[in-house]
Amino acid sequence: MKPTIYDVAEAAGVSIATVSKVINGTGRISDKTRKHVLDVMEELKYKPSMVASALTGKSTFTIGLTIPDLANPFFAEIARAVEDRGHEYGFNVFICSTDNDPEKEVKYFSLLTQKRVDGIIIASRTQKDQFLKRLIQHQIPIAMIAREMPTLAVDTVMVDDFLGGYQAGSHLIELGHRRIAMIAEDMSEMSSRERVRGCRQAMLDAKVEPDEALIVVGGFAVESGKAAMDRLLEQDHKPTAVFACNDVLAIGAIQSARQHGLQVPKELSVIGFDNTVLATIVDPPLTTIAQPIQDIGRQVVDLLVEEIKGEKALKQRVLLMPQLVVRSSCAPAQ
Amino acid sequence: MKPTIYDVAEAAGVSIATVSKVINGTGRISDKTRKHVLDVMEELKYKPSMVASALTGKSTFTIGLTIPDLANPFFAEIARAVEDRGHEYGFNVFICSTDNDPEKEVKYFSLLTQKRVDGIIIASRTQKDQFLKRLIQHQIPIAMIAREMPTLAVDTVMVDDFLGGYQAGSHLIELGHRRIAMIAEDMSEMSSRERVRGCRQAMLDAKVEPDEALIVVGGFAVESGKAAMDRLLEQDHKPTAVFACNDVLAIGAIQSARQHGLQVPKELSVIGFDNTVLATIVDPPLTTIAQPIQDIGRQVVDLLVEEIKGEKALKQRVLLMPQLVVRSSCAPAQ
DNA sequence: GTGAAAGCGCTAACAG
DNA sequence: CTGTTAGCGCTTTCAC
Repeated sequence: MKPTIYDVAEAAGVSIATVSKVINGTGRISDKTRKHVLDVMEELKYKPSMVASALTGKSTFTIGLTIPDLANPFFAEIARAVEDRGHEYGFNVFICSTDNDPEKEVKYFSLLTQKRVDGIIIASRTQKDQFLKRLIQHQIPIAMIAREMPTLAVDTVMVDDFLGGYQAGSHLIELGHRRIAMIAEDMSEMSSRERVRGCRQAMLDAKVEPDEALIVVGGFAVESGKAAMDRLLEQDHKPTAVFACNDVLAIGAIQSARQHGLQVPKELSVIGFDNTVLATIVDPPLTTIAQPIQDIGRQVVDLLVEEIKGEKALKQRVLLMPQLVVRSSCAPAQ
Repeated sequence: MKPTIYDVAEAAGVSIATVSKVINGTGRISDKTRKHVLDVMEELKYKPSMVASALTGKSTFTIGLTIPDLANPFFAEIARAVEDRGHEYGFNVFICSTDNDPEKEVKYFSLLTQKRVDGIIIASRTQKDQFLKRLIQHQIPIAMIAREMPTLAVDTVMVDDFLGGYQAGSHLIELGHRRIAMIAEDMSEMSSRERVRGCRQAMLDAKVEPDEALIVVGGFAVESGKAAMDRLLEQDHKPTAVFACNDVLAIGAIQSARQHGLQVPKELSVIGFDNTVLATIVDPPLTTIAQPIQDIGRQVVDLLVEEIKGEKALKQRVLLMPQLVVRSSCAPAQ
């Protein structure tokens, strides 16, 4: 059987209260007893049970992270960042892939609260405000990695999508492009709309007129990005550059271009968004707008931990800046 | 405050024992009281605390998974598979990225045991037998996703690396290749050696003599795969095909070939190992030996759960078969 | 400085 | 069928 606090108390010839105090550094204990108790703990290889201490009202040092899909590199990288930062604070993280299925999401939330996690980071996309509201009423600390402004007071970290789009557009324009296509993810999503809006604004600011026919919706899969690019390339007046709202779509666009006999970047410049590993893997290496994944992870965890510790009165909204990463998928317009 | 079993008991006008029984479906309760209690639970939105019930000796329904790095697509996919299967059994999983750093590994193991996880799945690589032994003595159920036979009795799932290498070699030979290069990960690792040995055996069986000069060590990064291929391509008598021991190395090889002005697959066939997302992303799409990631995840979880439930007397070793996935990175030898 | 004792929320005999 | 009661391993007053 695993040794308990009683075992070390007995072996050390003190009371369990004393042992508890040396474990937690609370109360006043003489250096002598402290050292002795520590020695005994070591000897018995005693590790306090966190479930028992959690029951006594302390925290579980556990947080939940809900994401759409861990197998998606973007979220895997987010998860890794959250894990690392959490670990620095002594937290373990339960990762929950919801596939954006509301049912799974509810089930996971229910499990997480039953396990008395200290807080939850929400990076999945389904969360209807309605549902979030219930969680908040449940008093459980929450922080979000969001793509749109929640209509609720929740700690949130977001990336400036408009700026990202603007950076992408500017870059293409500086390279001399005028006919710039855009592949959005899903126009019903604010975040995607913002990226497109940013790119378009960059064009307007440079006095180049966006062509509505060059703005299409692509979704989230390589295949759909490819299909979207196919449509773009079958038009009469082809674009010389395309801004894809995520790296996966950008990869689809490159594949499509290649199939149409177009060289990237010589005949078609492609710029993506996210800067996942994939961007470094494709050929040509993808110029893209980087999301500061490490920072996103750090910041949400920081927000959540402050919330957990109750050190914070007000909710915060952190807006992070995206950044252009130039690789080889964009070239000057011919 | 969150409602407790006492609140439910009181509101329902029964004892906590009765409530506990309806929660767990134990004992004999009249349908009438059961329904009534259930209603009250619903009304109070009561969810039993798993930490309390864990303290009472039942399990925590939590398992740990140690991997080298969650940001590595192969392990992210493994983690997702484990998560899904675990969830089917009602388990949540703590994911621990160790970076193959023994210190981190020890720290994570210590945390996991303090949190009283019901079991641990080890897919990280550092675990010295010495260390594993201690865990086993700790009585905590363990299952491994291994690359080599552990010298201990542990539930393990492995993939037949030799067969995988053989399949890769055979495929290349069937395409008419004779000068086949190999990029190993690390010759000190059994698994890598086995893949190379398998490929070589395929050659021997086909009466083609392997050229030792064409077998190099590449590591795990795209860059190192590229460097390895560079070396191969600077030889006098160049290979017409290369078997890379993982997809990342294969991608490096493709990049190198391209830089040397060689067309893949026309002038150089490349075959990888793992079949991660990356294989579908590269250009050309990578022909590779697929590891049955879903199955690996399912099987380890199954082994671990049996172990946890104590339904199993003997440890098991499950050997899964790899499978050739043909895409476009290999062509007939010219 | 140190210890006795009362819980935390739940389960599991054991009575009735 | 239902309730009483004794813990699970730890934290936390409150005495001494």
